[in-house]
Amino acid sequence: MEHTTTDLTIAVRRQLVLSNLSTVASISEATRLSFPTVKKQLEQLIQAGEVFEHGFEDSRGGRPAKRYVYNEQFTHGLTLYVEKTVIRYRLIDCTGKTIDDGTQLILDADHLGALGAVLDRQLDQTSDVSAISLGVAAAVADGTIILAPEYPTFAHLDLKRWVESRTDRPAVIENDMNAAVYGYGHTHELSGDQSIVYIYLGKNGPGAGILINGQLIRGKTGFSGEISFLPLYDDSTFLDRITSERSAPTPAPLSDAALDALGRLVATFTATLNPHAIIFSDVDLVDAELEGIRHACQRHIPAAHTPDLLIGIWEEDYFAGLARRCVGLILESI
Amino acid sequence: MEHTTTDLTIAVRRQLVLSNLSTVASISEATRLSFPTVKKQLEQLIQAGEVFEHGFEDSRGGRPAKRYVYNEQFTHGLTLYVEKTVIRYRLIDCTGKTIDDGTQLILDADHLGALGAVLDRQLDQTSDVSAISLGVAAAVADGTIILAPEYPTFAHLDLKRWVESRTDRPAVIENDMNAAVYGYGHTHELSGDQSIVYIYLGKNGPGAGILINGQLIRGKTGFSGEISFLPLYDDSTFLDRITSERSAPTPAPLSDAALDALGRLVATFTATLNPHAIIFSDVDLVDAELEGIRHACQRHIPAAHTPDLLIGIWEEDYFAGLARRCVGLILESI
DNA sequence: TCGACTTATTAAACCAATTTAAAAAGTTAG
DNA sequence: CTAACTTTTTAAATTGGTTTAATAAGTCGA
Repeated sequence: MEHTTTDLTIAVRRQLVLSNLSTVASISEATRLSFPTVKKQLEQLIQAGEVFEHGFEDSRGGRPAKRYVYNEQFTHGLTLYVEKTVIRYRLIDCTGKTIDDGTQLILDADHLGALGAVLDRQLDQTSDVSAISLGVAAAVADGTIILAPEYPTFAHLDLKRWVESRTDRPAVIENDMNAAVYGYGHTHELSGDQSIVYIYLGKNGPGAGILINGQLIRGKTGFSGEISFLPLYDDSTFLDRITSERSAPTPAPLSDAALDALGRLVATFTATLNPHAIIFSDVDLVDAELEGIRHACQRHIPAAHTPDLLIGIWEEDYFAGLARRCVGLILESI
Repeated sequence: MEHTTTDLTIAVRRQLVLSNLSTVASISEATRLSFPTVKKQLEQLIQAGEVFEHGFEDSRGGRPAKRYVYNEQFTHGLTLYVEKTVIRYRLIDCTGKTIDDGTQLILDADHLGALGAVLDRQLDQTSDVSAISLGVAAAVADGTIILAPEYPTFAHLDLKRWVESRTDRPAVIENDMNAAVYGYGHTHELSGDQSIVYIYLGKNGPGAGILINGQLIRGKTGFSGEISFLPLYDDSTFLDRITSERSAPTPAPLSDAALDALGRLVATFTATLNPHAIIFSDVDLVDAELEGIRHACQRHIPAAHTPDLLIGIWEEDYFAGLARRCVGLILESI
């Protein structure tokens, strides 16, 4: 029996990996495929070594269901993100779990050289990497760097193709804010049509990632989430009010000016998108400061409409987003 | 042969009505169904009187394709919207074309009474109305009126159920801004993942409708698009700057203050959603004024990212959105 | 006007997933 | 400990769509 990768196989595989369902019945329900069909796909996957039988589910009054688990070691992925002076990377199994991590310093602002070095080294150490996801603090469109004040060597480069030809593996390039909000949204299992905004104040100007119905909002020119340009005051922008604040070493308690600016920022999103939650990063704020922001927001907007204000773990969310994208690539390319 | 309404029938019907495709080949391509399958469904629809054969397409070098058209008279729909002192309605055929229209004055702010009167009268005149769509300038969640400063008699009413039990037909209730942006988006054939914002300044406070990937953004509490609350200045909101303007009879040329406020509004959407286009209504602005707004926006945002600024015909867009929703209901209920 | 070419339609064979029914493997009440 | 009941799994039959191939109906150039 030939292993022909079909839509059905992919659908079943996605349920095993992404939703970690483990019984035929649950996968059958989730995919709206019939029991025999799912079973047949699983048999093929077991033949190929992609899936293992793994004991039984607890019985609920009748014959207990067999439990199937995806072989995490079947293949691997590499996720990385590039900052101003360092590249951080994590090797993941094909379900997204971290297996190994590390960093690589960037010398003389040669981001491209450093990236190439990490890729070569990691792929040499681990042979069965079948996809790569890369995060950058830059505007990206279709794998090409549109605007990169941080990395001169990346300017106007088709980074996706560069990585793919250097590594001979499929790659995805993602903006940092988009990766973070995508990661947060998917690790926190947003139900259906929720929308969230992830705000990172950062060292080099703030940005926001927007997730609606599980989909990233990229905008007409990749400019979405460039909140530093928001005209929130007569003569100054959001960036103006925040930077005068953030010159002091973080974490310093927020000044009234910064609190007011953040309140207006939340109000702005509420009066436009009315999102379910707005996530701030642990790098910028601590939990106790959220109450002040909420209060500042309510000077402009009735309390009933205020979104939930939450703290996200920046690095984890960033990597979670990259991992999810990477696993998606892996599942497509098997 | 029994006429069993299946997913296939629905898919084919949608292409005929919503995308007005007319040949088997084009429908087959759009639905990704095979030629024989589409053909079979069409035969059943012809049997049922829902579809007619209608001559041939112009040949493109070979045998010309038969043209199939949906029977517009197969059933009808009723669309209406309620304003402060008047209800406007349009009777439509099942492809959305207007067949008849009219208005009903509202006496003593008895919006509910007037609505009931129109419904009774119209359904009495036209027997084969199989769905109703209703637009209101109020916050709606799931057919229930959440907040209705305009219509005291609607407050907290499950208007969808009220209409359905009064008329014995399926109904959909939609917010005015949402209907307008939905109508604009679908009459102007937005390609794929475009996003647009429709802005209406109105007599009773401005509002915006947001359409992303063809989907309406409703928000956590139905508060999305309540742009009057935007904090665009040190001590005043968008509403403040606009109303001082709009006390004069419209259309008066825009003052510098209003221009500045509108420029900031566009900048705000650009720095968050970065939409492809922002639509203003013909009730509020004329085409020549858009240039001033664009200019005002570029005081805050680089020109490359500015969305297209366009004028929409408010009443037509509003009705187009209602018609589209109504046709959707009709197609579901056949 | 004929013949080569294009494109659309029809008919028949085929196949893949669903449905149905029977068997297997548990649990629980008496 | 057995009988009655649940729930999962397997096997067989059916269905409903696709694929393939043959046919029909046009265009265009010589």
